This record gives sequence, structure tokens and C-alpha cells, in this order.
Amino acid sequence: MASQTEENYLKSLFNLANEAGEVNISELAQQMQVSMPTVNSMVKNLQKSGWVIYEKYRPVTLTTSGQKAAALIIRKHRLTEMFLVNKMGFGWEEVHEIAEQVEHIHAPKFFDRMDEMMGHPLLDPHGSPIPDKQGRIQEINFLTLSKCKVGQQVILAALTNSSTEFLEFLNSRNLSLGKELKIISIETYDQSMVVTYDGHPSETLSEKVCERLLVRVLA
Amino acid sequence: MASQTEENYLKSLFNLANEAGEVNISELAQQMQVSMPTVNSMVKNLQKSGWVIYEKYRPVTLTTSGQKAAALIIRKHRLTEMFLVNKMGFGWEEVHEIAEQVEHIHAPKFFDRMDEMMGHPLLDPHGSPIPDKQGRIQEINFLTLSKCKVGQQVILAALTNSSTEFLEFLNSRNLSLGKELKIISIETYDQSMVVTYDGHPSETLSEKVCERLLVRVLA
DNA sequence: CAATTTTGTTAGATAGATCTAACAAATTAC
DNA sequence: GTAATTTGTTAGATCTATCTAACAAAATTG
Ligand SMILES: [Mn+2]
Ligand SMILES: [Mn+2]
Ligand SMILES: [Mn+2]
Ligand SMILES: [Mn+2]
Repeated sequence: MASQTEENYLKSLFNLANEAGEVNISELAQQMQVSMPTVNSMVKNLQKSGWVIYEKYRPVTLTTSGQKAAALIIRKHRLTEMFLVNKMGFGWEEVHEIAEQVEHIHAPKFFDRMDEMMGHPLLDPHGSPIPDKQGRIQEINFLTLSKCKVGQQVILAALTNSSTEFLEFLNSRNLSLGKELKIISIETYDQSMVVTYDGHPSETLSEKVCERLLVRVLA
Repeated sequence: MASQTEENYLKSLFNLANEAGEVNISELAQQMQVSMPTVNSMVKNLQKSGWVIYEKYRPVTLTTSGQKAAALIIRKHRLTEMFLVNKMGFGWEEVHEIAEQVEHIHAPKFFDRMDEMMGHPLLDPHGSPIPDKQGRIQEINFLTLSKCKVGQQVILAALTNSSTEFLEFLNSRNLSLGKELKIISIETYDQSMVVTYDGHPSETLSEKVCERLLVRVLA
């Protein structure tokens, strides 16, 4: 069984992996907020457990078993976030820190029961897919709002960043998943967008914000 | 902040304390399933944090702050057990192991929300009192069934032991908290009791079982 | 009360997760 | 293509939580 620390490394490896599934030691060190020597020794340890493939001076890759282990922790994390929002009345900006702890609980029945009570949700409160019990993830390819054109109508479907600060910003603008946005104009100088939605007269969103909003195009 | 390990020691100290609040190193070692030297060093460490009073060759006692810390962990444990039973449909025999992990989560809002959703319950699913947010415990002095007399009518109110095996035994006899029992007879040889309750024709309970059942006398 | 048993302590070791300092390999810049 | 920078490794230390072996104090027993 993976320790809590090992579980957090597996999750980071999963999230940082590029198209080739590779992760650099330095990236992982930054993500985990530890020194590179610490990562170096942890990676050797994860290798001994069969969760990663690693050779000196080469990026790390998760093995199939490492990927599955990571996906199952992410499943627990996302089910927890959804449960906190749907069944316990938390805001989407409050749940990540709690889920970061709850994801390490070893009690399959606990998470199965959450899943069942919510009717087997496919997405977490931030629009990220919940891996199934086999660790398979249904990847959905949304577009970032910043790639859209003037006049398009889109539905806010997910986020590329779910930090508390960003979620609180979205709350302050009454932006939540499922909202229908219409792109009124795009400022060519800084790529900021003017959009309207649900009664709101019009709202200007910076490029930084638009890049973090994932949408489904309606028209 | 106490580590998970320290939290488990605090809880054990709280539960093992005698009338004078004292706990021997050997008891604690047995309870925690570790060696005496391990306890010895942990006790010195808890002392440095101000949670216990300790002198060489003397039993350990929790300080006021140690008692409060312990009670607050027990609060989280019992709220969790109650939530699992009342809001998630678990049986009272399934919840202890899960609560043993959930009790270490640092997220006051999470437990406050459980508490609120359940309407601030005073007892856990095994009849044990839930400490309040200040760590105060309302001790209730029940009687063990084994101390009762023939002819008495009692209500099953709590348990002195909540092991899965015992809870499954009680399930198999349809015994749950709140059940009204009538004592038909007591076998003088082995102190076993014959009782009736709720439709059941009559059930014989060994002394071992009767000592673990806490009741409120009706008549 | 002396002998035995139980309880508790000290010393020294180990494993996991982390650090810093020193160095080496790989990459980037000029 | 050498020099500088970045990235990664090794060595050695620390801290927590644990162990066993050896010993010492306290309690029990005859
Ligand atoms: Mn999250
Ligand atoms: Mn985590
Ligand atoms: Mn319990
Ligand atoms: Mn615990």
C-alpha cells in the first residue's frame, strides 16, 4: 500500500505527465514543494514498488499500475469534492483542501457509497472527469474560451485551474458551470473579451481568465 | 499541530485514564500495539508539547490542554460515525474503522457541517456521548445489564464495547439501541440472563454479553 | 525481607521523508 | 564549440516513529 506521501507523488506525476507520459524531476520537485534530491530518492522508491520507470538523468514515467493507482486516488478526490458540494452544501471554492486529505482514506465502501448517493456522477464540481472504479478516465476535449471568436455562444463546462482565488473570482462575477456566454467583442491589444450571460449586462474577462475557462461551443 | 500518531496516543490516554487520570506505560503500549520503549519516547515528546505530565517511573496524565485535544479528536470520531450511519446508510458495525481515519482530518467546517446536518446529535451510534466544540463531555451513568434484577424492564442505551464482532452478534439477535428488554430470569450458575424484547420469544444472553450492555431502568 | 516477576528506561539501530552542500551531466547561449 | 546555466545526482545529516537488547526500578510473592 502506498503511503500518503507516495500517493501525493503519484497524483502529481499523473497530472504533470506530458503527451509522452514524461515528467522531469525539477517539475515534480516544484509541484510537490520539496527539493530535487528529495524527489530523486522518492522516484527510486516508487520505482522499487513498480509504479514508475526511471533511469538516471531521464524523465520519470508512470507504469500502467502507477497510472491506475493515481487515477484511483484522483477518483477519491473528485468524488469527495462532488459529495461536499452536492450533499453537504459546500461551495466549489471550499472543497479542494478537504478532498486533498479525504482522498487518502482507505475505505472503498465509503467512496462507493458517496458515488451511489450521487448517482455515479461523471464530473467533479470543477468539470473534471471522475475516473471509474477501474481507473479509466473519460477525457473530454473542451475549448478554452480564449480560442473562441466574436459572436460565438458557448457554455462554461470546466476549468483548467481550480484555485480558491480563481473560484472566488468566478463567484464574484456570478460565473458557474453551465452558464451560457455570448462573446460580444475581443480587444486585440490584450485579448480581453467582453461577454454577456444570464441577465448580466456585460462583463470584461482578461486573457488570463479566458485561458482558464473551458467551454462547449453552441453556435 | 499533533501528528496522526500523536493524536492516536492522546485518544488512547484519554480512554485509558483511571479515576485519577493516570495511565501506565504498559497499558498504553498494549493499547497502541507498540513496544514500551516506543511509548516511553512518545510520552517524552507529548510532554514537550504540553499535552501530558510525566516523571520517570510514574504513570502519565493528560494536561488540561491534552484532555481537550483528545476530546476534540473523539468528537470528530463520533460525529463521523453518526454521519456514516444517519446520512450515508452504514450499519453501526461498519463505521469505527472508517472513523478511525476520518478523525484525523483537519477541516473544522467539514465536521461542523456534519454536526449541523444531523441537528447536533449528543450520542454516537453506539450510545457514547459526542464531546461539544469546547471538548466538554456530558457523561451519562448507565447501568450494565448484568447489574439488573429479574423482572426489571430496561432500555438498551449504550455499549461498553463496540467491536465489530460484538455489534454483529447484537445484529444477529436483533438487538439495537432503544430496544426495551424485560429480564425473565437469571441463571445463578453462570449469571446468564433470559430476556424478552420486541416480539422475540426469549433470548439467553451470557454474562459476557450482559456486562457490555448499558441500560436505563424503566421499572 | 529476599527472590522473582513485572514494569519501565536507556542505548543503539532502522526505515521513511526530508534537507543542504558539493558535484556532475545535460542543455542553452554566445 | 566552449562557457554559462540549468537540471539532476550523491553524500551526509536530521527528525519521527518504530524496534530489540540490556539493564534498572518497582511491585509481588513466598
Ligand atoms: Mn481538487
Ligand atoms: Mn493529498
Ligand atoms: Mn468508534
Ligand atoms: Mn485514528
